Amino acid sequence: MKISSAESVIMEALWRKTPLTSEAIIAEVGEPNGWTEGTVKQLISRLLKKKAIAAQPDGRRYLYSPLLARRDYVQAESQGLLDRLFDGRLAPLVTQFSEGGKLSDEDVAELKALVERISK
Amino acid sequence: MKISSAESVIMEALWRKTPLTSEAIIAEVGEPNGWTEGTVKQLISRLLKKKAIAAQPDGRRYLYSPLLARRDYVQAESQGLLDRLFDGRLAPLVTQFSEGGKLSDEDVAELKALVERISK
DNA sequence: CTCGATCGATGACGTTTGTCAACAATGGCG
DNA sequence: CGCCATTGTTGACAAACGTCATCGATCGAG
Repeated sequence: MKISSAESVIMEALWRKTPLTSEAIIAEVGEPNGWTEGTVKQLISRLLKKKAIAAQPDGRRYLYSPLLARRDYVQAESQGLLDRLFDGRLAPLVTQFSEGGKLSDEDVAELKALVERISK
Repeated sequence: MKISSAESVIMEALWRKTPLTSEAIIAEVGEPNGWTEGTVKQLISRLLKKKAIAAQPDGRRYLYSPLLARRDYVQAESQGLLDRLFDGRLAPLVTQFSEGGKLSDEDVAELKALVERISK
């Protein structure tokens, strides 16, 4: 099942720290996003329905944990973008940022080191 | 205005070849996506409303052209993904693909050459 | 035991998206 | 000149999304 943009904010909170109660999630993402308690609860419910997170009983409340690994999510999202926009190739994406002047010197240095290491 | 996933297929067709009549667009994207003529027409209308494309009269029909440059679209989408998932940094994205075993030798070679050139 | 606070479940509602079909205008063919 | 085909405009409708409030169960305090 597909995870929506608002839902992914909840996922990110759970990936940062797991498990969390709904109260903690609300505290974590409510304020920054201007969401009421009801909104966050609804997002949690939808994530449960989508089997993206699990709820384990803890007294009278639940502790929520991700069922979907962040790595897998990120991998799928990235691959999707690459396929849709760059014909599945990574180099053109890097070129895009480079030409857009979006690469800091540090970015370039990091990339350089990274590529060196990979190609060893 | 945001361009939806289905709409972007129309955009891609127009970026490939511009301008196109609706008939040509339908021929281009209808079949591969299993869309009827009505569906494609609706997508064209919405893109017009979103000012993502323009229509110039040509006899009794229109010729459609993108108003949004592919480069800008791709840049925005890529930046968005990077910000959302990689804290705005490019190197971690490359790492992600590398660790996922998603990089072919050719990819690595390309990247290497690219980084060399950029860092000169 | 009773009452109030808390928590999850659910209903609600407007907007966007995906998908089509129906209709109206219009131009060309016979 | 009248009819048909083509093209754009609109209406439709279900599903997903963003957002929020209400309701019912339940647990703990008094």
